[in-house]
Amino acid sequence: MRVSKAKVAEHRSAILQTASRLFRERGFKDVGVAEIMQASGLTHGAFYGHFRSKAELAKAACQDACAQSLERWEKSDDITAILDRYLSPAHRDAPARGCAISALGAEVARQSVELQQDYAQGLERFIAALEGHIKAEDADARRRKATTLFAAMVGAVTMARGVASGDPALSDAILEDVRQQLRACFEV
Amino acid sequence: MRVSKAKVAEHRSAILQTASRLFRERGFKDVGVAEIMQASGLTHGAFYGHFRSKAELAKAACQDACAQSLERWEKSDDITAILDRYLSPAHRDAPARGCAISALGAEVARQSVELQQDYAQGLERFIAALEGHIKAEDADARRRKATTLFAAMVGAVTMARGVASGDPALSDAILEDVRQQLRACFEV
DNA sequence: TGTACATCAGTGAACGCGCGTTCACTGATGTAC
DNA sequence: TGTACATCAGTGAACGCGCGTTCACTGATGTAC
Repeated sequence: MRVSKAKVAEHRSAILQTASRLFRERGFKDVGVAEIMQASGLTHGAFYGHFRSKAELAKAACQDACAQSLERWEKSDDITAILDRYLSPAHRDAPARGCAISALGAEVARQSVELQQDYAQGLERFIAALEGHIKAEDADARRRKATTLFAAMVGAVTMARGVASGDPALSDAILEDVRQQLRACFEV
Repeated sequence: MRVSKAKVAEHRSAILQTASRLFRERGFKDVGVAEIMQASGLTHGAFYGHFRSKAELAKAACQDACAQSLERWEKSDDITAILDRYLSPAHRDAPARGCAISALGAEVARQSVELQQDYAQGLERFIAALEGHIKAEDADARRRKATTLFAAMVGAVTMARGVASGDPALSDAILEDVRQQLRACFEV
């Protein structure tokens, strides 16, 4: 049955947020349209009233996930806090609410060019956010340091998640080692 | 029809190598049993004569992929060469023959504990291989540096692959920035 | 403000398709004599 | 060394299942009078 315009907007937003969460948690391929709709409190037939295809939702959800994880970075003016939070067991264990770059990384490479462009824009903003906190001579050096810092953070979380169930001690050690080393290397 | 024992071993090896290649290229979920068998020159019904399930193949292929990418590292005694090769556009564009850690990273987190344990073992050997090349005071510091170095390499390749089609210039810049910075940071 | 009706968001069954897995069958291999 | 037959790797059709997507239908919303 028809619902009010306010409800329609609410529903679209619910689908987007559910997708943004589930895709980060389990990847695009592992989460179906039916599951997203059920978790959003709707039947799966209603999906195509909001999005043209699952691929279009993936693109929108990727943007949303990037924006959401960026928000906390851009609000914080303490790079040490960012680093500690990013390289924490809590972040490792909660990809659904965590950084979109590390959660979606590998799978994005096999998605549409349009989605990759959104992902690239998000990535640039993450690096830019770090750049602001880095004290270095010229702009090139700042950029290089920020990119490397972020690469190490993304790599560490990816690896820590990959071995979280198989070798929890190694998983913790990776996060802690990289956290300490990055603090030392980048004097933050 | 029945085939010779030599052929059976050949077939099993072909399936394993094909899977090791395809899984790194497109992930576990995106590659089907039928496709692997066809690429191995067999019909898909024969698969279950060699492996009990797709999950068992995934585990074996993960081991194989780790071993294969490790081989080149352990042979090389020049860490600069390892770094340059890892952070090259060629490695980014050929995940099928590249490092298993970065290629399978995100998806491994959702696989069986057994597979994660194999992955963790591979990961340890990658870090150990780097450790040998790092000059530092105590063993803890060497370990910390090696882990961080590898995390940055894995993160850089993951991000570079994620934006390869969406923003090729950014993709190249990530690899080059991280390559230069790691050389500087870790004095290699 | 109240009524009559066109609009359209949501429902739920159905579609074709590809997946992992199973199985009756085939025929070359390898063994027993 | 040669023959007869049991073994078993590979074939290809079939299984149930879940996927993304479509669609006829329902009934509340929002509009025209």
